[in-house]
Amino acid sequence: MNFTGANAIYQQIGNYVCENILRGTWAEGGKIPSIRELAVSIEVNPNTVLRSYNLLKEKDIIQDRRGLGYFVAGDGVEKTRRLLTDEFVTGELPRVFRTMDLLRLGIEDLKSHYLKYRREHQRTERSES
Amino acid sequence: MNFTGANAIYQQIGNYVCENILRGTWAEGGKIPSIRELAVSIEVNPNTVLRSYNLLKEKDIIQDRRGLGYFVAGDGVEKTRRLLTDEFVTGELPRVFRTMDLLRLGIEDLKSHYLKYRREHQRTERSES
DNA sequence: CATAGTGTCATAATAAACTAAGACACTAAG
DNA sequence: CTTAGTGTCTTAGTTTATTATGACACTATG
Repeated sequence: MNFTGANAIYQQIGNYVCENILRGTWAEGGKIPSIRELAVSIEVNPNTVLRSYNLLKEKDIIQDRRGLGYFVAGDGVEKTRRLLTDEFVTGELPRVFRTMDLLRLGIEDLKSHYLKYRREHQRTERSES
Repeated sequence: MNFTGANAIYQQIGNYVCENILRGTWAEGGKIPSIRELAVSIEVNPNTVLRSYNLLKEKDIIQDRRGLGYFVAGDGVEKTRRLLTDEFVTGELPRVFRTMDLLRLGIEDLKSHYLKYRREHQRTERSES
């Protein structure tokens, strides 16, 4: 985990979990790291991880079974994809376009930066297609 | 001012100032609202505005004249444009592209959302071209 | 010189995020 | 039953951003 300092840690942990679900690293219905386990591995207080997990539990992305741990929901991938896509399209993209407007950048600039990024980064594999 | 709660207020004030400079609302070399004045108008503590102004002063975007107030630097527009463009291209865009990757969105999706945004929003006028 | 408007600084108080430490209840496995 | 690994909760302390006040120095204006 690389914490940015820009956002709250519990939110960044939430993103970390969502990424692992979307990438298929953590399978649907499968167990995810326990609160204490994750807290130790990313050097953070268990209470902070608990807060992140609670957030995702409310959104039905993960479920808890007392005494056992947390598990990815059966439809966790779809739930996560829907949620993040919605946040991205209605929240982040408009802000990006607004900044582009302010800086006088057009779709061509955006595209060239994207292509440059594509050249320099491998697309991650997905467990199932 | 619409504060997001996501970022710190003093950063949002900084963005607000940069926007007014880039849009030409506040001319190069011209006076900008005094600390107390801006603090009252956006209902924020003067110390918070001071912090924002200090940040922009360090970046040579604005200058202070004791007893008179703050003024946009002579090359304020260029300085601001360079700074924000750099932050956008090296900081924000890579994060956006990474999220797109995660959500399996391509350049076509990006373009269509951009065009939709363009249809719904007027590009702001600039004082000088 | 007096005044009003400016930037600057110092101190204290508040709120939110995070940390620290420990206690309790639940579950599976020996 | 005992144990180890879980989630949950409480209380207290720390850090950072922000607010609240007030004071001081500077500048233009009358």
